[in-house]
Amino acid sequence: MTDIGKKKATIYDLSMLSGASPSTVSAVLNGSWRKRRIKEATAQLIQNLANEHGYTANLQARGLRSSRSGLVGLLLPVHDNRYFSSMAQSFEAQVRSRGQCPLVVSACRDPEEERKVVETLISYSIDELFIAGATDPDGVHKVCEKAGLKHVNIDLPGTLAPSIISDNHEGARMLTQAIIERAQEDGPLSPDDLYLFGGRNDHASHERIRGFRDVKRALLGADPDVCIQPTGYSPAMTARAFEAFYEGHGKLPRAFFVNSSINLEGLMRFLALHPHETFADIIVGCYDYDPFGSFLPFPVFMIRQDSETMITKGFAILDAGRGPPITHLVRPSLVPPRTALTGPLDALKDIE
Amino acid sequence: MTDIGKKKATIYDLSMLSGASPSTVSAVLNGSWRKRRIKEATAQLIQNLANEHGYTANLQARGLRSSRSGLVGLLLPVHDNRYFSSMAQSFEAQVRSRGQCPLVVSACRDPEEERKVVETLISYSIDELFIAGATDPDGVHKVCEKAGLKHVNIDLPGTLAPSIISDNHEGARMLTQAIIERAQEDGPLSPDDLYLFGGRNDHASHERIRGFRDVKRALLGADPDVCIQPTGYSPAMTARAFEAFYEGHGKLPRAFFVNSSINLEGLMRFLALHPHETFADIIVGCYDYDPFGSFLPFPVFMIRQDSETMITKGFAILDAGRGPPITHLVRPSLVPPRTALTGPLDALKDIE
DNA sequence: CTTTTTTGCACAATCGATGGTGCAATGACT
DNA sequence: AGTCATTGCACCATCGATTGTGCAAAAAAG
Repeated sequence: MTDIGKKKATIYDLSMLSGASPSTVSAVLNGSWRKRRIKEATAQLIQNLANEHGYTANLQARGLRSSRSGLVGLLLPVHDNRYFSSMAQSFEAQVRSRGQCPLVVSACRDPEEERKVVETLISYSIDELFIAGATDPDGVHKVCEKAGLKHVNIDLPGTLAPSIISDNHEGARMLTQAIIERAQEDGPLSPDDLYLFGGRNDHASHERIRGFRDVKRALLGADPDVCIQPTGYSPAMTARAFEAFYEGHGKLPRAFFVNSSINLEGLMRFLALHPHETFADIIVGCYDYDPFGSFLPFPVFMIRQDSETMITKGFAILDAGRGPPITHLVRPSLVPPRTALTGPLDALKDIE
Repeated sequence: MTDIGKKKATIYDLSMLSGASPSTVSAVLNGSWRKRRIKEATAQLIQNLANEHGYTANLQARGLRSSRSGLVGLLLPVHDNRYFSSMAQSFEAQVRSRGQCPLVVSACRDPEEERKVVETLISYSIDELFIAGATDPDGVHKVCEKAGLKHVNIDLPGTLAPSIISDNHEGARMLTQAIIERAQEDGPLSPDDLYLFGGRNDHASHERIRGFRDVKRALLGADPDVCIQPTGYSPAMTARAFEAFYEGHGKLPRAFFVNSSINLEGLMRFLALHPHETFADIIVGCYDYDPFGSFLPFPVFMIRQDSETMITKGFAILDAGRGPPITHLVRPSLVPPRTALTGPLDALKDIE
């Protein structure tokens, strides 16, 4: 704190001040001084000087030299969504607790952007990368491979690297069963009373649709193709699909499965344009949990994906070294309507 | 793409391959080659080689040498919240469009963590820092100052650096007025029918409380102190405040102002434990917008803070160089109940 | 055919930290 | 006292890029 406003102190400055050589200073400050047989007194002296001058290592220089940066990346499709933002929150916490620095970036579900972003991260010599919800995991894999960067896929699997994903099939089954049972409380449900909206041509959507159809056939005896509306992941497209249905039928389906909370935003857009009565008695299942979504004025069953466990497993796999490109499933949980779960926010201290 | 699996190509590799010197290669690849009077043909040759070998600059080395890293940081309290995650989303987009690399980190509203995180960012030689919702902006300022790092405060103001914040007073006035008017539709409203929950001892909370009280006094004639319940920012504490009120009164206030969407989560926790009837006719104002929160089964007026504009202004201030520590206000907007706004997600291309 | 100017590039120092190697001083031991 | 092991540290090359400087060769001027 002595030299306010000056540039940051370096090991060379401390070397001058202490009379020791730069390498000695370096060793003291990075903890390797015992191995290097530095006298305890020397180490003390240097450490005191370092504190006094507020020394902090230049991590770019360290990274350049040691080709390890201490950075761990998380590539997200988007931030602006409870599932991914809570994943980011858990990720940060875990990375920090390992003494590394988290780096969260989004790539907007654009395969090219995904590759570009990863190239950039690689240029900063990040040590490890979590690829979450990538549109093209294998494309990203190749980029990582070339640079020798350890990585895992989260949420959407690739074929070339280990993946940790939600058990989408099982989750979809639970969710479908829950909404069917609930809808049946209001009277018998016919197959075309139950729709699925959202998702597109990715693994998660396929599995969810498969789970949905399995359960629907088992419980309702059939699943006409028209009941599956994979509208992609945009709220706008999803809203349009609801609108189209409404135009055709004068109401929404009695019950439906929404592929993600982003798609559920599409439902909000639809609702904004229509009076209460239009949806007074719908039953909704949403594959994703959102604390406010759970309290909408109709029953919303949700699936909470366990991103915390996915991150934990991801680290386990990375730590274990280059494993086979196996896909690990993490079981999600069914959240009944009107449920407020605790989340990463609760770990915060809130003084006062 | 020729050398798969090898280490990354460097300017030295390309120097060998092209027969030019490393400095020439460097100049060509960083665009300064015209200034350095490199022949067009040489430049072409080197650029072709670079493409062929998938060269990308080692940004740590570049950063070390030039002491500029191309990194721009955003320090958030938390990710897991629509306001901050959408801020992160806008931030990323703007940073990218300026050819820099966004770096979003959260510090959990912990002053010490805030400083530590910023120290780390500084060690990576980030070029600029946006400090959003910091508990101790001036503490962070000092750390930045010492390192000569350009920075602005967003959302919560400091006294030492330029700040860009929501016009909390005005926002709170709009919101308070809206809920009062709406509540009065159901019959006359007495001062102790209107409460405020959430927030703590920070600038934003003060301003919001001030705005609330101003309007409340003007329209209802009084504002008993008991109607202000600054419960901090945790959902759990907020839930407890609702619970306490409920125990005392057997109902919730007819109308209330909730300080943030995080506090609104506290309301959800309360609701989860009580039957529908308990809140059949409440009117809520929430200082923050959440698309699902807007469709809860009672009227929720919300304030949407314009984080996009805040970021834009932040860059303008940083670009203008070291300005005075002025606080700039950005006007938020009132969002009526049952409104689904578009957001950064809509900028995504959704193929199909 | 000189002299001057311009063109095109190579050289080398530098950013801050790391880690292998070598060497003097000290202590232990015969 | 002489040999050997140990201690404690300095020296120096290195990571990959940037940049000021210098100097040939080519072109222009005289």
